[in-house]
Amino acid sequence: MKKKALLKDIAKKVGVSIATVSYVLSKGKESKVSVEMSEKIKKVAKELNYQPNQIAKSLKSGRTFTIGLVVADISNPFFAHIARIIEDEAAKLGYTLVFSSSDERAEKSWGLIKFLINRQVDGFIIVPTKGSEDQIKHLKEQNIPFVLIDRYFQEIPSNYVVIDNFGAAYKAVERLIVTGNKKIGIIAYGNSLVHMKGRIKGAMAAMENHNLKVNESWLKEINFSSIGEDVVNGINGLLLVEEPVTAIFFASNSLAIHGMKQIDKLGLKVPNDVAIVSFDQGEAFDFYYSPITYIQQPLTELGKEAVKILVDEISDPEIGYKQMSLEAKLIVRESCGKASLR
Amino acid sequence: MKKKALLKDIAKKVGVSIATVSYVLSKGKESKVSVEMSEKIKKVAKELNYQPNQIAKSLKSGRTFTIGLVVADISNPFFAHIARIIEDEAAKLGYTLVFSSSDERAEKSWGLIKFLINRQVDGFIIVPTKGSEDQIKHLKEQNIPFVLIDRYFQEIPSNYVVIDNFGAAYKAVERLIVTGNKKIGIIAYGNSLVHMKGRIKGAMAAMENHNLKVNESWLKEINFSSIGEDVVNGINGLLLVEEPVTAIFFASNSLAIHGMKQIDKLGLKVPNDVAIVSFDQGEAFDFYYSPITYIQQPLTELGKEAVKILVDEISDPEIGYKQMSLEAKLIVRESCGKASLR
DNA sequence: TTGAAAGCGTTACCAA
DNA sequence: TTGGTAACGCTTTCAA
Repeated sequence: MKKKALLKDIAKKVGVSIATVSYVLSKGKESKVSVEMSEKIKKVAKELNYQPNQIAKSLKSGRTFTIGLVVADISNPFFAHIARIIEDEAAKLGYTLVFSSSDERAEKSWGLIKFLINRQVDGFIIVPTKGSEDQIKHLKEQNIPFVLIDRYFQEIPSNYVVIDNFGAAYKAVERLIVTGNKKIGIIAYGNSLVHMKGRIKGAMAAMENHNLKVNESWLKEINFSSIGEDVVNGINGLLLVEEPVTAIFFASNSLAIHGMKQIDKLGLKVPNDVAIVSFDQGEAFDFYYSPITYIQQPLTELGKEAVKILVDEISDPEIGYKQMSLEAKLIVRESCGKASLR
Repeated sequence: MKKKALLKDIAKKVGVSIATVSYVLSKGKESKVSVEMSEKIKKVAKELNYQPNQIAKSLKSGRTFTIGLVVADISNPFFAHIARIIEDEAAKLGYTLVFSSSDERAEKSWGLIKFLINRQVDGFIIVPTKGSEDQIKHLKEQNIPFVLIDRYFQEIPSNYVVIDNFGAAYKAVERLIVTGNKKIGIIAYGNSLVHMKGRIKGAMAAMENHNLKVNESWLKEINFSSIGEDVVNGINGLLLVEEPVTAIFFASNSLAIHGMKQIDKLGLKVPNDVAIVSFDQGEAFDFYYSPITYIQQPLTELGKEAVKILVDEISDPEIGYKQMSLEAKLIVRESCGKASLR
């Protein structure tokens, strides 16, 4: 095994001091080292296949060029997609990503964040879970740069990049109304996070503004940890009752997937028995016999902006918070039924 | 902003040396520091919210407790799923994951690996791309522990965890034969990686052993970078010809997704016009009007074993290579047609 | 039982 | 233009 080459080794071989080698290799043209010396050093560095030890650099500089990414679950296509965009964007700026999945659990998220702080990440991009307010406050107190994505806490000023969930849900449900539905169920996660609240409020606002009855029992709130059961019960509660709904708005991809399976199981047909609109993309949406109408989030923009804001703050801690709310698009397909012209 | 607490700060506050504090905090019970002293130090450490600087520890110890994960594309559900399993497993053992996507490009993979080596990762878990043999050899020369997953290089002894691709593909195609298909097309990536070769060979072996004609032109090799076009052409070349095939074996999830879209576009029906079997799971497979029969890879086992082998080698560099080939399961559903009893 | 000091691989200040 | 050396925060050997 060839031992790893150090500055010391190069210095010895060339016959100069470590400092000189460091100058040449880290400053490039800027250094005041003579050209011949520079060339010689670079040549030897290449010969020995010198690779600087980033850990040592980091200890010295206090910067690791590492970003901690905390998402709910990297295996969820929505987050995997975002992760990929963030990865590419971060790489362009010389940053590496360390990632972890919080499973929407505050304790787990807290453990991960502490862990990554010890690892001296330069900043975080976080999909905050319910109940993680203290963690976010802690980051602020410690002056560790971070950007929240997908959700944020209204009462905690911070950087964030989210989408206009209210507006998107409004559009989605309005579509269901235009196609003639008067009784519309909502299946959403039952947590108190703004993004979900926004979607629920947007959906309800659409109904109210179109003078539809808003029945409390048509809102089914699902627990992330028991999604399977809960959605089945929710769907049954909406469709297998005295006065069933004629359409359902799913507030997320995974909710829709579970919901569609149950609708299939009940032998109901989309969109005639029940119309559907969902949030987020999904491979399955394209292949469903009645392609699903959905809200398409601008993930690329979201990821890019998040990285940009984070890196800007890392470079200039005094820069001040930035908030962005991006518009989402409604992709209309068959599952919501046809608009009736009356 | 509270400044970060260091060992020095604790030492000063308690009135002892840095060394003593280090003993107490890192050795726990093992240290020979008196109980009262220990208590006092721990108390102050908590007060000051001391968090050890892992970078400094790493520089000293030469270990970062970080694993570099290089996959083809983290946004691909197959890899995202594996990443999640590896993340959990690594976390249990105290390791963090740094990940990057190679896009199946050797140059990119090389850049990532060098980058991560500089970052002093303790080891790698890699999905090697075509043409990355030199990179793997380099890791061996540098004695950097690594485990290849999904694929490996036959001519380079190393750790790896893969599945029995030959056997899995054999089973898959045999199924198509049992359901009465005599002309079977193969859509696979056209690279020289063992996993793809294994799948193609397995598929062909099944045909040969059942005395079916194996037509060269029924094997369509797809370029990863032009998958969209290539699959369309491939499907057309199999189905819109003089003597069309009656069934298609897709060697990966993404190939199947593209293929299904084209089959739909041609107005053909699965499984009557064309039967389908694919590799890998996919949400879309469940929702296709004719649920797709597929090969289910044991991802959990694969991820867990990979981490285990890697961490074992990190702990004991002399341990020797380990190779694992796991069995995959064929999940039979409608897309392959019904077995005809003749 | 406690502490001084060397050292991990770099960088950068200050001198030469 | 070049080099000695302190410093980054921690661990660990050796001595007290």
